[in-house]
Amino acid sequence: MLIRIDQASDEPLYLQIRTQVIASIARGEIAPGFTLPSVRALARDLGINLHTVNKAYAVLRDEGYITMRGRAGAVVADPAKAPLLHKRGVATQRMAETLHDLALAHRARGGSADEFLAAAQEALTRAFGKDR
Amino acid sequence: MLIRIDQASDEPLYLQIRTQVIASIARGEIAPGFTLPSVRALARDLGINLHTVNKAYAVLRDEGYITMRGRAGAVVADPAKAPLLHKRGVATQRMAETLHDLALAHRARGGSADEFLAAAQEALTRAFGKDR
DNA sequence: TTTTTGTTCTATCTATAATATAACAAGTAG
DNA sequence: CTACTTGTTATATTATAGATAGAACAAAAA
Repeated sequence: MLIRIDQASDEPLYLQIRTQVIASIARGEIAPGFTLPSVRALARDLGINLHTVNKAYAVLRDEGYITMRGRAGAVVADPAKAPLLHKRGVATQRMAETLHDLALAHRARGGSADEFLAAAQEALTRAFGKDR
Repeated sequence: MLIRIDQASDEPLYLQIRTQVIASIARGEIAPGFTLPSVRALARDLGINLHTVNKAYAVLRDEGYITMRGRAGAVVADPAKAPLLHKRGVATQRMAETLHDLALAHRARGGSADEFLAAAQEALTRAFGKDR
């Protein structure tokens, strides 16, 4: 699992880590049951503090993407075993809100509905691959 | 134009104002040429500081949603007259990135491509109305 | 037993957000 | 011209979030 952070970015480091871990799960680079690097190891590799990585892991845990197993470390969670948290959870609800805000902003810019749908489909293709 | 803010929200006040002004433009409640309330008047109505509203207006100006005309105040910009800023601008590019991140997170949660597309279409319908 | 794990605690520093007071140039209404 | 309102800028203060730092803990595994 490759994680790169940008110190100059205005996005907080722990959110950058969170986003990239989610992306790795989505792409299948790390499957359910896979053990993530320890907070200390990842912090050392990235050249940042232990607590910054720990915060990223805590957020991922609260959002249901990973589970903590003490000494065993952090492992990728199985979405099928936490359907309540994911299907009808806060994440799905926030996704709907974000999509709505994006559509409104696009329309305020003079954009059309078709353009927005095309942008969504392109993002979808990039995220899910050429298949479906 | 009705604007409501939530002091308890974790979202900054100036971003809440920004989002709601954009939403009002998108819904057609305020059309190009419409004069927004002055920063002092809106700050008084919302019970917040002058500078907080001023920051929201400055962001909206930088993003091309409104234009400043000195004494005349802040007026809603015409998207047709600033196509470079909107069509191929930073906003459109950030929208694509956000859509991509949303799609990746949805897939990491075990969601399907069809589900994401359906969510995007629902957000689109809510933003553009039953028409299109 | 020893080591490694996530977690918690306290502390410090920086940047952002919000407030407050004041002042400015510019345009407009009277 | 005069007086007022506009956005804008400057400075200052307070509060919160982000990041770092050092230390320590219980739990689990080698």
